[in-house]
Amino acid sequence: MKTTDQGAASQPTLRRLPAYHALLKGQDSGQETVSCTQIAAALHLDPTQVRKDLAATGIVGRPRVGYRVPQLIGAIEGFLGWNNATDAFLAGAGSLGSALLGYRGFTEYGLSIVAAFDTDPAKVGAVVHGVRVLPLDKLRRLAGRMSIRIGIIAVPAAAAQSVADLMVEGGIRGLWSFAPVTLEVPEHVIVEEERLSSSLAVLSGKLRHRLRSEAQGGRP
Amino acid sequence: MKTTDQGAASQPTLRRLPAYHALLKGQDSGQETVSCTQIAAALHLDPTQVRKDLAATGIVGRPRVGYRVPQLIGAIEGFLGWNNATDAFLAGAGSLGSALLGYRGFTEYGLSIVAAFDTDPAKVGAVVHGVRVLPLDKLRRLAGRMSIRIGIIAVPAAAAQSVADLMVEGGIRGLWSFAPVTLEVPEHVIVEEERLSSSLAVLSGKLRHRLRSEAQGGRP
DNA sequence: TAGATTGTTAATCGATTAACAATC
DNA sequence: TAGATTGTTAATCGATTAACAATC
Repeated sequence: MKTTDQGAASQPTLRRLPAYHALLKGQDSGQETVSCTQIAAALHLDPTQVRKDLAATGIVGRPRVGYRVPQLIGAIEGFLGWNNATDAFLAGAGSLGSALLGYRGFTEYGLSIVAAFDTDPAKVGAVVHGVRVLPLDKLRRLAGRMSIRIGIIAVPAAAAQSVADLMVEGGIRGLWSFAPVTLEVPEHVIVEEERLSSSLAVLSGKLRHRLRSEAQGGRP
Repeated sequence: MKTTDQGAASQPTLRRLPAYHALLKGQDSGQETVSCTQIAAALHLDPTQVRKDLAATGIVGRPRVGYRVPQLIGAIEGFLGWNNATDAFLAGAGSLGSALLGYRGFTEYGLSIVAAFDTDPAKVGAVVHGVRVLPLDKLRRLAGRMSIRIGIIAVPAAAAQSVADLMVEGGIRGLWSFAPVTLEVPEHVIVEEERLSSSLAVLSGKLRHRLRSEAQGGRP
């Protein structure tokens, strides 16, 4: 079978594709074509790596010319599923949850948060950035009825596992968690953990190492 | 030289250390010691990998027993620099910036946001979660005067590069950016980009692959 | 045509995982 | 002692990078 294999792109590739997309959308310099060399230079990457990543989307370029920009944007969006929105539920309408609701960019990434949930009676009933906040105990049934596939967890660490359970029971298959805990889910559910402390550890770890070696006056 | 090499831990190791820390802090089950096998099981990792990660912090365990929990927590905190707080500036007091200011957890990670900056006159002067919002044009001089090392960027994509420039001019050496753009900085500055679209791409990419292969009734 | 660029195969690199001796 | 666990060296795996023929 020789159809475009929408198979499994590696995780690093999936992480880089949005960066290519943002670059191409960002620079409306009227340029009609773009080469891997150009993309690589702008993003500080290896040209061969860019070429392989783009190949994963199924796009075909032309030697000597490169890729047609609009076609490339379309290929990335198609591959990532950003052209038809997926409905998602959000649990937790605190400051982080509200920030996520306020982030207009998600629709651009094919994600549409259609409802938010919270246990706090003071929050339930409110409309945050156009999305209604419902009581958490409605989540399970509503998810099932609306065939929701993606759930976003923005509740405190202590509540995260029970919220994840509710989502799984409601038939949700992908969890995007901002709570700093490791969630236990059945095998058929996919979890992506956004651990801010990890990013911070990378930054401060690198920074310390850098400052330390500078203090020693060398590049050991 | 045989002192504990606080050298360079790999990026994957730096990312996992906070997860170990959260696990150990979370389960005050009164357990005095813990083994790599236990940690690995709780976090779905390989025991050998955990052992190597922990070794990077300089801690020494005891065969047959494991590691003493309080000592291990201390070793991770020491290695990550979480025991003495680093002051940081935040640029952008919008919904995301406010959410970051509201996140009490940062102090636990050795990060103290001491001031926020914004261009919006309606925001300047306000106090958000105990932190004062100052005009952006004060950032550069204040950063220099206060010897700030870490800057957090939570402004719209279009403003991110110029904010990064200001921070670098003020002597900031590490940037933690939530803006979906690739920042250009001098070689001596370290950047950690938090790209939500990348995490979402990983989640939806895996989910699509999973649902697709289920639909075909197999595990191809 | 000459030369830049794609597509692809091979080599390298680094992280993960396996194997095993040392130790309590 | 027996056996679980650490610490470390070796093997494997996957991603990155290099090399190069094909092509416009």
